[in-house]
Amino acid sequence: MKDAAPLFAALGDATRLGLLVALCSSGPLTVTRLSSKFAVSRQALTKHLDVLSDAGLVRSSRQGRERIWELEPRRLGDAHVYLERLSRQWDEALDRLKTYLES
Amino acid sequence: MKDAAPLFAALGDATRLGLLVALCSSGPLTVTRLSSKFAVSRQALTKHLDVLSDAGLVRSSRQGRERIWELEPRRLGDAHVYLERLSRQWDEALDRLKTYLES
DNA sequence: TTCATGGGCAACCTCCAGGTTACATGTTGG
DNA sequence: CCAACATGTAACCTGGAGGTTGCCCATGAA
Repeated sequence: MKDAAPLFAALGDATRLGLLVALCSSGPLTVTRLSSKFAVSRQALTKHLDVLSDAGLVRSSRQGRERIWELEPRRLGDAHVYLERLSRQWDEALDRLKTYLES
Repeated sequence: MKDAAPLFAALGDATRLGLLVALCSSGPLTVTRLSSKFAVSRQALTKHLDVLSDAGLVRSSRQGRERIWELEPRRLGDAHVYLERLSRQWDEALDRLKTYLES
């Protein structure tokens, strides 16, 4: 469960969420292409993409002199599992609270 | 959607996740009680609880000389909505990718 | 070959998260 | 009233996140 923290941390930045959304809507893109949609520099975006990559949310591959960034499908399932587990735990806590209040 | 970033950021710390889990399993607790389960100081935990509180994930109330911390149920739903929305967006991206690969 | 372009690399800056220690405040029980 | 205990407050430290600029390297096109 502790593995979830870096994943959430990667999601906990507006710019990185924006990158994910951009890759969702526009498909695989180049850093330079992406940087035209954001206010920060290309290098800053590269750092953010590295963070997302370390979290396994994104993947990159070289094609000629370009580097293509895309969403990492397999990791998305893992993230979903974490999210489901956490919310289920919360639901159980709510159930316990409800039971407690009704007793 | 940009509102989701602070929420994920609040979740993006192992200690804070631990606090949430502890409050899930043990119910409402005092900072001092909680601090017996963690390696860090009481003041550090207070800061983490403040972060969780700012994110709306946790709520506190004074009872005499003690302050009781508990999960905030209403905000949990909001978090779930964000998570669902994000994963749905991802699923749609996967569908588009799948469609693209099959075409 | 040459040059324009995409990207990596490195140095640097600033700010704040996360942690500590020390001390002040408030409340409860005897 | 006073001692003990839970908490609030403040000052401080350190590392790293997030950003910038400048420069170098590789590659593709003319």
